[in-house]
Amino acid sequence: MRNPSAGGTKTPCCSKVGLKRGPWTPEEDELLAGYINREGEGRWRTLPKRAGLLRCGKSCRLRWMNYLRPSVKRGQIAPDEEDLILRLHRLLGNRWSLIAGRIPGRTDNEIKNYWNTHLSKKLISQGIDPRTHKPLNPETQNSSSNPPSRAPSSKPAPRARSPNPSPISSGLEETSSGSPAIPKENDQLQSADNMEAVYQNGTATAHVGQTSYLLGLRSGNGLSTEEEDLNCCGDDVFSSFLNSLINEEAFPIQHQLQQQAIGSSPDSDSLIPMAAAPAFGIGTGWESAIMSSVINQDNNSRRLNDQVE
DNA sequence: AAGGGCCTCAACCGCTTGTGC
DNA sequence: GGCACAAGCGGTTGAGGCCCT
Repeated sequence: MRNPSAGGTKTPCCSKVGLKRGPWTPEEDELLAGYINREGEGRWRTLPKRAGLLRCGKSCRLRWMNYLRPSVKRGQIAPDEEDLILRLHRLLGNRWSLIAGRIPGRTDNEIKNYWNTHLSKKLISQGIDPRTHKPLNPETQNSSSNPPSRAPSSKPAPRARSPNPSPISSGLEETSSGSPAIPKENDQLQSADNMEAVYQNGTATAHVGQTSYLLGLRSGNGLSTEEEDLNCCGDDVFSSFLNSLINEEAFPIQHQLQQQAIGSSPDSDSLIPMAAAPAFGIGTGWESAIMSSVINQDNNSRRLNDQVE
């Protein structure tokens, strides 16, 4: 763990002197869990004092969220969870909290760690760039598939922070700052000759050839009412949409060859016809619209959850 | 057995976002 | 609109354990 004395030039998250840092003791865990079980989460800044802990609120929140919360699932990541992480990461990039939100019992920190220590290496060994999910080109593949013993593979290279520091996948339109392009009002996202997504009046519509698909996306400012939320972009619709995206046929990099070999057939349940999936060229502006949908849905769900609580 | 290198993951930091005044 | 505060997020660090020689 971090050395409590290793402050360097950085200022600690809580400037108060005398607060404990470093690993949590079982006694501290008990105090924190007991307090939250009695009083509930929230008001983290004042929680340590009320709970009798010599920790900063941030530290308490992190400990609860990542370790003590009853819903946190401990133990090995199952193969199906790993597969889901891979798919979601391809879709969302380093949006760890969004990814964690779709994997019950797993925390963003856990998924982030698992990605950095296991999955990124695994992809590299398979010749796939973990940042873009694209095949590594031969030159880099030679050097990356046998990464030097440690640092570059286990730890991502430091880089400047940006509001949306996602490495997002193959060919996704990015802003000049490196952020994925989130669709704006009246944006038209053209990804292939017969594919187009139009973002208008807070709603995204996909046109695949002659067919249109209402995606029910809404602008980042969200919804006026819960009803509107549920009607326009209900969880069922969203889940079905997201599931169709997570569906393996929508991932040409990992599955296109396989699909070409066995022949893909249209899937009427999917919002994206399977035959059209490769034409999407996942990683176009299309994916931005998808991501925007995921983010909005996540925010909306959280808001609804808050209201319920 | 000893020591060095590597790996894992809990915890921290700084920044962004949301909210209330 | 501007400010302050709280909460959330992603990147990074480093202690401790494991593995290899």
